[in-house]
Amino acid sequence: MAVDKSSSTLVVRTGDTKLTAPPFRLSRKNIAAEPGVNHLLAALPPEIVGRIFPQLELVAMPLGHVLHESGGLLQHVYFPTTAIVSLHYILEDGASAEIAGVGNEGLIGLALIMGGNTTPSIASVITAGHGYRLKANLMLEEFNRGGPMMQLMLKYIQAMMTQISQTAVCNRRHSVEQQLCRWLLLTLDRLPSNELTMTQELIASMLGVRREGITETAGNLQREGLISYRRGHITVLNRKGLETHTCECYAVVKKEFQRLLHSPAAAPAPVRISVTNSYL
Amino acid sequence: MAVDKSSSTLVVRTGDTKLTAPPFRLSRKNIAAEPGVNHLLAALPPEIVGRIFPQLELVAMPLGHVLHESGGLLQHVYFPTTAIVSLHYILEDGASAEIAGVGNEGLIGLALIMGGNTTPSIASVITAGHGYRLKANLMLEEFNRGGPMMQLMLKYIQAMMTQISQTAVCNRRHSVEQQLCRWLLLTLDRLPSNELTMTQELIASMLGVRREGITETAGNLQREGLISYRRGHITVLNRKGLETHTCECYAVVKKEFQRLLHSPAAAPAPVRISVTNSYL
DNA sequence: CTAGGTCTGTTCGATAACGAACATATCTTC
DNA sequence: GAAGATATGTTCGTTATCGAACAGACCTAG
Repeated sequence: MAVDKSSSTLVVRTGDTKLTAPPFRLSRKNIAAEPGVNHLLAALPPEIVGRIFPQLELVAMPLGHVLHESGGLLQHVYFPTTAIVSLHYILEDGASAEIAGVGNEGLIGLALIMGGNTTPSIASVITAGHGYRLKANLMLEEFNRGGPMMQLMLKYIQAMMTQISQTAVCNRRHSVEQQLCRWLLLTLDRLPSNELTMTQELIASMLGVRREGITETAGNLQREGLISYRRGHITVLNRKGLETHTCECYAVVKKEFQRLLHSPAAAPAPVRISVTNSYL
Repeated sequence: MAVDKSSSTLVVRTGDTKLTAPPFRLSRKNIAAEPGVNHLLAALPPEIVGRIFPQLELVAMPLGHVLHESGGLLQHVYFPTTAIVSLHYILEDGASAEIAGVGNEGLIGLALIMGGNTTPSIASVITAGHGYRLKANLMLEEFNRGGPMMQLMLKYIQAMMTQISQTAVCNRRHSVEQQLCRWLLLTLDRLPSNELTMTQELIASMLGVRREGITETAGNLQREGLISYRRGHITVLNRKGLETHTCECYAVVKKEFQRLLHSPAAAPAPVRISVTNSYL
């Protein structure tokens, strides 16, 4: 994998005022610095927002940055706003296989909450961007209050279990093309535009297949007019088309996230960010 | 899959006294009725044992019995003692793929705790036996106390996430032989003897591969003297040998369960069952 | 604007697993 | 203990994916 892993996390701490009373006119420019772009943060009730938001740290999440090593202890949890992170496992032979992805719909660091503090898998940034992080002890403290934060986290954990389960199912039964389409759609849903900044090499590495397989499949999809790409960039031209090429796994995951985290019961009295969020 | 799904759950309610003060001399005959054979129940402190054990219902878990349908609401959680349950997903084309297995080390019904109340996957019995069940509301009540039950469940959830993750990884990268060995070992660890009662057909269905593939692989393993089998029964003759034939996935799962659920910190002041439990 | 590095395109034979078809063996039930 | 049902054995052609090797295209740093 040709991802740069040497870069370190750039900390960009923003003023507390801005964080607790975020501006509601969002331009593309400051989406990254808007906590509410992260769906979990957006779903928290005012009470928790008051306690937690002042403690959030805006951090740059550069491509390849490793948030969590296999077996490493978690110091923070991360709420991506514009970055996308992959949870994957590195095999003894050096190959890798993705377990799940995390973008602005979720958070990295569940093992902290669950008490294990670490996992055998790795979390690394596959689309550069930003996110907020929260110190481990603060997150744990809030979780252990047993209120809405706990309820929200438990539902998110279940949603993640479904995503991982479907990864397992998809890996077992579906073709590279179906899996690529699923992956593109899931990733697209985490981005504000229809363009992924991503090499075929990286995608192959995430899916745990050969790069040639991705080149060939992506070529087919391009020929069919569903996507277009150039070195390191993939633009989705026909979303519906991709959906017909993928397997049921995409919809299963999507529906469960919707059901668990976006139904009225899931987030009582949330801080609603009044931005048309096309990438929900 | 040729598993009988018509049989219904046989409820065998035992006296409260026996449950709260279990006999410590275990013969093979009454293992099934001993709550402490389930590791999670065994790890609960006396305080919770007092509240929960009188509410436990001993139930027969016949082969093929479905504990939870895709999308069905959970009425109980199940703690297997001698039964083994498979969590799997049925695809649109009717094929199936296992997500994880649950035996006396765990429980079925996490979606209840996490608040989703259901999952897209199915839970069905693949090795007949017994287990204890607890009404949904009682489990939830105990969990929401926020004490040791919650801590234990959170750790078990993390352990399950690791198991599911490794299923995904294994499905992606490893051969049928490696996967079969992993599966046999994981299943063996849930049983008191070295014999699995299980057809190749069922194993194939769980692994999501062809039955012929299992026949061929099992034949090889038998020729090498690692296992011996007859119609519907597989005996493991050389456990170490199987371990050398499997992939790293088995050890990863095993170690995480050990770390999360059997380290001293994981279960403070547990009710220890003084039985040499060769199968953990 | 050139050079080196990194991506992408393409080919080829190898191989693991598939799907279908059918033979044989083993259990169970009456 | 015979019949029917179910499990296992075996074969064969098919296919998706792999692994290796290399050519060409594209970016970006100097």
